[in-house]
Amino acid sequence: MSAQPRTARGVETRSRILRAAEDVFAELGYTEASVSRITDRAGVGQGTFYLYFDSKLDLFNELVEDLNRRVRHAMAEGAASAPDRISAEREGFAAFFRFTAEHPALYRVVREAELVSPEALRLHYTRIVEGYIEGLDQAHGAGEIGDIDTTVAAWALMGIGEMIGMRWVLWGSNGTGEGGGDADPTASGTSAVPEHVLDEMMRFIGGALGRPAAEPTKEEES
Amino acid sequence: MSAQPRTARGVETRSRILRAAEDVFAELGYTEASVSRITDRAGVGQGTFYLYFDSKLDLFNELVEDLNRRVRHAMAEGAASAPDRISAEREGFAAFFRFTAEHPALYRVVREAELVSPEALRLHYTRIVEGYIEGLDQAHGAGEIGDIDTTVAAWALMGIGEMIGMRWVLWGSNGTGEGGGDADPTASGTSAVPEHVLDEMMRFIGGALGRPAAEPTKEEES
Amino acid sequence: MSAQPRTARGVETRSRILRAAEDVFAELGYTEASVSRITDRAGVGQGTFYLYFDSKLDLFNELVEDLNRRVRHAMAEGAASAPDRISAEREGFAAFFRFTAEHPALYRVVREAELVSPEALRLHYTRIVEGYIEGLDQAHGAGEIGDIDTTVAAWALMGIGEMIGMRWVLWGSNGTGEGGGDADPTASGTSAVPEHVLDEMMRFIGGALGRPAAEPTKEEES
Amino acid sequence: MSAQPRTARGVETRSRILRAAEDVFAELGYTEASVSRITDRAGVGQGTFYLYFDSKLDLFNELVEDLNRRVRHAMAEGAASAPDRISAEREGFAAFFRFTAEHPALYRVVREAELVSPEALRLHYTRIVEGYIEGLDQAHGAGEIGDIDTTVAAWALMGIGEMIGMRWVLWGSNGTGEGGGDADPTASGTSAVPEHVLDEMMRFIGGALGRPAAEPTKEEES
DNA sequence: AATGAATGAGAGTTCATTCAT
DNA sequence: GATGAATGAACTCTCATTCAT
Repeated sequence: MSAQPRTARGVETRSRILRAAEDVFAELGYTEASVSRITDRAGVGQGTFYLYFDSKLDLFNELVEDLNRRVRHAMAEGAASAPDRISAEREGFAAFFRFTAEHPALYRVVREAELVSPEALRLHYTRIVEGYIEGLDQAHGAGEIGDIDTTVAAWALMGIGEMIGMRWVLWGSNGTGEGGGDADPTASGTSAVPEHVLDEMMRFIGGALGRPAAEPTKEEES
Repeated sequence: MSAQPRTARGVETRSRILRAAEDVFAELGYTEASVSRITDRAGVGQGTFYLYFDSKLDLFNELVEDLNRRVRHAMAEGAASAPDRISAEREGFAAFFRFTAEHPALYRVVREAELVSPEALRLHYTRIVEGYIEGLDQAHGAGEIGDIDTTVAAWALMGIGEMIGMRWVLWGSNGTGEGGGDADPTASGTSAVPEHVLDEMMRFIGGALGRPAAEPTKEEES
Repeated sequence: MSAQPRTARGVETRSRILRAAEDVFAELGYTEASVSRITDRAGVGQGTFYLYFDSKLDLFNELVEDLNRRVRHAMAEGAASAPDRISAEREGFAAFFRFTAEHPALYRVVREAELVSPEALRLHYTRIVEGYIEGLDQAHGAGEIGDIDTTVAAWALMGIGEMIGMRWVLWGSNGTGEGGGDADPTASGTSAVPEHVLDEMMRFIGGALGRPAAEPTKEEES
Repeated sequence: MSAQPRTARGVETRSRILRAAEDVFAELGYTEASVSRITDRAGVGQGTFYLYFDSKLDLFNELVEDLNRRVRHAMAEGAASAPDRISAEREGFAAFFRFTAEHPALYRVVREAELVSPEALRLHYTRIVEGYIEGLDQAHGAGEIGDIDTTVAAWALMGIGEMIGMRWVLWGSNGTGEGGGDADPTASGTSAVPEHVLDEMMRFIGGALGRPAAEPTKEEES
């Protein structure tokens, strides 16, 4: 029933709907976000929606896929220029937090996906984790990190990022969820979480991943 | 409008509704779970619901509170007899995973809370994290762990538990969400995640928390 | 989802909806008859409809069944006091035409059933035909009619009744479908079709069913 | 708004739409058959439809007219070579049943016409009946049939044909509507209803129409 | 001639909640 | 204490039709 647009006008209309949907889903979540609210925001008729999407769920899945692609792109870009794995991890997280701050939809939409489209949720997390695993395997091969199970570690990293992101990005620095007048959290080059939180988080992760040769918390200490 | 029951019969009716609600919310999520489905499952009339709860949301909040109380109780009990912090952490997580396996509602309900009742969600996580912080602070005071920011670490632990729980408890060992014929995951004394995952996860956490002197749980000791 | 009413008030409401539905279906047909129009006419809220019927189709099927029961009852009653099969046939048809005149829904609803609920349609015709067959078999056994295939004859009678009814009852005496100011067609004891049409129709049928003793078409002929 | 095509290409397009419409109406009925489904099946754009038809109803009326023309042509052709009225009747019915078997649209579309376009329905039946009347009048003049009211008889014949056709052609030999693996019902020269049903039906009609002297079609003749 | 884009009205259906009994 | 009846707003989705290209 739905179809790809075949004219430039159609392409424009379809993307207007997608952009409106991202906003509305982020604000209201899947259930509360009605098709009519989306089309209102997009400035198109209600019937137009069904020209390009089979259903509200169809649009939702597409949106999750899209966000996933974009957040992974942002993370990869952030990590690209890092000299070693630990820096790469740090820059990847910083990029993730910035993306979250700019696109709160990521959180809202993905978390609700659990109920709406479990498969979409699984794909989202799995794809990100696969990126972590790859990076960790390389780092391990290069002797940058300890002898760990990279799969378990990758899921742990995923969880850390999600929870720290919820606590300090979504809820704001004071943890009340009421925003907090932070300095612009989206400024590129900085992180959307307070610097010291990122520092501590990376210290936590650094310890977790282990150091290959001389482990400073151990023998060298004292 | 709602009221506490005044008779034994009322107490029974109210708790029948609560138990039914846990099942129905876990199965369908907040939005899809209709009041009539809950009262049907509870075996009471639709009007009876409003004798004990102001609204569907009221019931939801109460349910989240209740689950939070129970999961913290289970974790505390699991950790109670541990000789040191790292063991306590391990037993706490194991208890958390068992609780999750037995009450999938914890995941479903809590994750949806983000959209339905953000305050309930914040309270839920914050309370668990406070328990972590307390434990970490004590451990730090006792010289069991390194010199870390216990708040950041606590949120990281929260995230690790949530994500590992989703991946290995909810989705099953194969990560497909289709169950996998695992041995009874609720058997007390064991964990609901594969033993080696729990091992690796604790190694990860052990490294993260840092060890001031030597690591007492492994072979290098003595 | 739908349920039988459990109180007197519910019984009354449900039957109000049924009566309204018969009117509205007769006027507009299945497709044009919206649930909201039915509930408006019944003077109940739209949601009330779904307390007693699963769907519009559910109601439709129930209505066809009900009409079928009533028309067969009317026909049987009409034919009951007839001295022989041919008179019984005549009185049965007369009753059928009166019923049609009083309940145009019979026609409208049943003819649309072909598309909406084919099974309902089949049941409707089959049940009426079964009554014909039974009567014809008895008449044959009693030597009142000729040696015919009663099944084929019964379906033929069904068709004759339906078509004559459409032409002279529904469309009126002038066949324009615009009514015709006929004398009250529902007066009991009379037929809803002009007397001479009924006469001719019965002469047609009488010839068709054959005469038992001196049957001119076969052996006894010259 | 609609117009007759002015080019060969237009003629082809218009007839593509008509053929598609016959299929779709036959399958789904008037209401369920959407214009877009018809244009999809025809392989033309949605807007093209309105180049040749004013509205969906306009197309429907045209289709009924067309089917009516074709079925009457088929019946007249079937009856053309018959030596007497009764044979003509038989061959006409046989042709009617074959047409019905080949074009189920006749039934579906015409029966729904009652609600969609009553005038179209009336015209359809009336035209066929006029053919019957003409034939019966001639036969009566020729002394082939008894002294009957040919108008009433014609409507009765119409009803018989319709009902026998529904029962044995549309529903199949077993009357379940599920088809029944009959031998090809469209083979010309045979009837689409079982031979014995046609025989019995004609015996019924033969008796109904009355024979002035002796029955010329059977073995006692000559 | 042909068509894809666009639309708003309206469809059937669900549901949290109120109320009389 | 308990409950069935009732409701109207809101939902997702369909469709005949118009129009610019």
